[in-house]
Amino acid sequence: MSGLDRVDAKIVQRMQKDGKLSNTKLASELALSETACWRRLKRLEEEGVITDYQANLDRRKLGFGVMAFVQLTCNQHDAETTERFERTIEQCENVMACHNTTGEADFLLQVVAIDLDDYSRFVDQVLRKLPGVSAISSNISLRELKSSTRLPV
Amino acid sequence: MSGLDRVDAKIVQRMQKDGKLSNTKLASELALSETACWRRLKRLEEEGVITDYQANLDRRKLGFGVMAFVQLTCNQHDAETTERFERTIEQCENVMACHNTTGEADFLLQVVAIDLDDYSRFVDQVLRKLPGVSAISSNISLRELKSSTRLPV
DNA sequence: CACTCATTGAAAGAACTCCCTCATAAAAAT
DNA sequence: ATTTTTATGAGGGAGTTCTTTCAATGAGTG
Repeated sequence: MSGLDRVDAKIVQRMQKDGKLSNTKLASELALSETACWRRLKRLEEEGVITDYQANLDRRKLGFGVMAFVQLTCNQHDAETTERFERTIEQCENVMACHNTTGEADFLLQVVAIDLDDYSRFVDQVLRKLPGVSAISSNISLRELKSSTRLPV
Repeated sequence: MSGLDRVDAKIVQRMQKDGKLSNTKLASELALSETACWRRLKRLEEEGVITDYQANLDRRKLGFGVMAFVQLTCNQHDAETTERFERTIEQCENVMACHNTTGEADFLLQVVAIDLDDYSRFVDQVLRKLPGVSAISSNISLRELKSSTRLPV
């Protein structure tokens, strides 16, 4: 960990678990003075170690019954095609994440949809129309054994 | 969306973007009274629509240079093997997410590691030793085109 | 030792937030 | 139309939090 000591690690660890934790409580948990804790926290935010705070939502309670991982293979790799591809992905709200990966396929997308109909429509109308895509392979999540966005600090 | 009106949607949308937003500010942004806003927020939390709050961290700044998606195929599906499998996954901090999926493989894991050495060690010492695993296919992220944990409310 | 540099701790006022109470208004139901 | 239910607004007190200032401690260096 680049330049982070034990105390910093505990701070980010703690804030990852409870983003609403006040500096006051955080300080007392770490047996640190309010001031020292506050400055560390601010530094971690300024340095970008802590990027932001967010509320986590229950996707099912919001009506997103489907979560899928899609592997895309491309056959065109020129600049323009790539750029159009990336722009579409960026704008598409259903796409939560998109990674350029090693392996058979070129991209792996994490996608949410209301239901299978909605998902199917998304694949047909968005993914199949993406420029340069030659293969699409869907892996729909049947069950989330584990799902967190917390790094093992 | 099950029982959420337009205002609720805006609340979760807003809190997803900024988990530290105070009720006071949220209310004034939505042109709502503090009281009404507060009660809605509490309700959303109680109903579990908002599950929790967290600080998001920059994985690279914490030294996690590798993020990979691993597909596992299993050949044993009896209760005991499954349970041991799930327990291991649950405890393993490197594994950020694990989904039982449709498609060729049975599981898709999202894994972080310090570097490729660390990742390789993880695959050999943890994944290969998992009970009933017959195939492992790694897809390492070369680039994150998009990475969010925000639902398109 | 004297010096710097970095980090910490205590204190305190201003600012802000939470959360409750009471009253009002709109909507739904009987 | 009357009652019941549900959501809203205004106000305000109690409590908490932020953020600054000033002093102290300790580590490392010449």
